[in-house]
Amino acid sequence: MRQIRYQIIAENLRGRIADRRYPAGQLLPSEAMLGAEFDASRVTIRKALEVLRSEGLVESRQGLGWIVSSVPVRQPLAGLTTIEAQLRASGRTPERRIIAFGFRSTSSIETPENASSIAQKLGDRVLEVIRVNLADGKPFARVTVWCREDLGAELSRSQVAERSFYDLLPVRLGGAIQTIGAAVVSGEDAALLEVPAGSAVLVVQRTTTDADGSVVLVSEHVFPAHLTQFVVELPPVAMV
Amino acid sequence: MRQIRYQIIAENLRGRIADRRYPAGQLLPSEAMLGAEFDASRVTIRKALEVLRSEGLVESRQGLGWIVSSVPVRQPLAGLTTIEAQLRASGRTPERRIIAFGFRSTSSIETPENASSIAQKLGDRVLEVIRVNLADGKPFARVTVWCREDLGAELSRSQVAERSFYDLLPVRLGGAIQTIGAAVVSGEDAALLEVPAGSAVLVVQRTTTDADGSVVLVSEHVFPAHLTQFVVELPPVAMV
DNA sequence: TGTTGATACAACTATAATACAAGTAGAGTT
DNA sequence: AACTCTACTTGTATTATAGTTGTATCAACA
Repeated sequence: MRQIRYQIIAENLRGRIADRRYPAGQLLPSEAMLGAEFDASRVTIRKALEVLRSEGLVESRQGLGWIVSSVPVRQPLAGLTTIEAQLRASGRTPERRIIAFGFRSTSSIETPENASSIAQKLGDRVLEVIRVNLADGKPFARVTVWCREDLGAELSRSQVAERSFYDLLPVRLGGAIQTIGAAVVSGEDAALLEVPAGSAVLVVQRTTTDADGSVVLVSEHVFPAHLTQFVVELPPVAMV
Repeated sequence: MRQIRYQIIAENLRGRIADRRYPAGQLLPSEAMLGAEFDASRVTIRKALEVLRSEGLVESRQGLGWIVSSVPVRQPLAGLTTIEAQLRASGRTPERRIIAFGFRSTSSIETPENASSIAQKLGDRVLEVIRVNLADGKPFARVTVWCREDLGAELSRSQVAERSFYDLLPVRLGGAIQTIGAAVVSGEDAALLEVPAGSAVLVVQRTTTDADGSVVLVSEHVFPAHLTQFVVELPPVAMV
C-alpha cells in the first residue's frame, strides 16, 4: 500500500502542533522552508497544510504565512476599548453582522441582569442592537447593546453595522464597569457563534457612562471560551 | 521559528513596563532611540508601540513622546486580587483543604498553559500544591500553585494549609499577570467543587513575579461560574 | 487518474529608508 | 516677562525591497 506523501507530512506537522513545538498563534516556517526540510515541492507542502486547515489547526494569510490557529484573543483589561481595536491590534480583520436593530420597551428585556435595573439606568424605552462580531470571517462574539433612547434616535442600522458605538455616540465617555462571568452557551448563541451545544462561554456585562457619570450604554458580550481570554496586569500594590 | 518583529519588540517593551524598568508616567526612549537599540526602523518600533497603546499600557503626545500610562489606569484592577479577601469581608469564613503537596518535574505537568512555559519560568522541578478553598464549608475554588523549588523547600504542608503563599514567601512581590478564561468543568474539578458535570467554570492563570521581575509562582484558579464574577472598573482611554 | 515536481507570476505583508508637517521644551534674546 | 530660535519629538505619507501565500500551467510518474 502506497503512502501518500502529503499525508505523511501533514501527520508530522500535526504532531508538532500538538506538542507545541509550533505554539498557538505563531507563524510556521514558510512553505519554501518546509519544502527544503521535507525535501518536497511547494505543491506537496501546500496540500499538507490544506489538510491541516480543513481540520482547523492552521490558518493562512497571504503575504504573511501560516499561523497555528485557535489562538485565544487576549483582551487586556487596562482601559475602555472596543473589541474591533483589539482584533486589529492582533492582526485580524474585524467585521460586524447585525442580527437585530430596533426600539423596545425595557420591561420586555430578559437578561442575567434584570430588566428593571436597565430601566432604571436607561429609561423605559431603549434602542436594542444585537450583532455578531467576526474575526477573519469567523464568529467571535455576540454583543447586545441597549442604548438610551435619545442617543439611539440619532443612529441608523447601517451606521451601527460599520462603526462602533463608542465612535458613533456624540458624548465624551467617562468609563465603564464590567462583570466577567462564565456560562454554558445558550441554544441561540451556539447557533450564532457556531460552537457546539454545551460548550463554555465568557459573559461580560458592561455599563458605560459618559463624562458626567450618567449611564449611556448597557451591553452584554458573549465570547466562545476557546477564542478569548482576558489579560490583567496587577501592580504590586494590589498584593495583600 | 519565524516570528514577527514588531510583536517581539512589543513583548520586550511590555516586560520593561511590567517590571517597572519604565515606570508609570515616565517618558519612553524616543522612537529613534528604540530603533537604534533594537536595530529596527521607526515603522517597526511604532507598530510595536501601537500594540501597547491598544492594550492601554502607553499613550503618546505629538512633539513630546510616549508615556507609560499612569497608575490610575491600573488601580481599579486591584479589586481582582481580593477575591479571597472579599469573602472574608463579606462575613464568610474561609478555609483551605490540601489535596496534594509535593515536588515534581515540570515536564509531567499538564495545563492549558503548556508545561514547557512553566519550566522556562520556574525551572525543571517545582513544588506543586493543589488545594480547594471553601467558604462556609462549601467549595468555591480549586487552586493549583507551582512554586520555584528553592522557595518551596522552605514550606511545609501545614503552613500552606493555614496561610497564603503571598504571606509565606520570603520575597518582596513585584506584580502579576492574570489571564481569565472560561471552560467546561473537568471531571476531577466537578468532584472537588461539588458541581454537576458539564457546568461552566472560570479559569484564571496567574504568573507572579518578585520585585526583581523573576517568576516566583505560576498558579491556576478554577471557580464555579455560578459562584464567581469578576468586577472591573474601566477608566476611559484615548480612542483611536 | 491522482500525486508530485518545477516554474512563473500576481497579490499581499513586513520592514526599511526617507521626507515633511506639526507639536513640545528649553535655551537664548530682547 | 515675552518672544524667537533651535533641537527634538510624534504624525503621516511615499517609495522600495525582500519574502510570503494564492494560483495557474506543464511535465513526469506510478
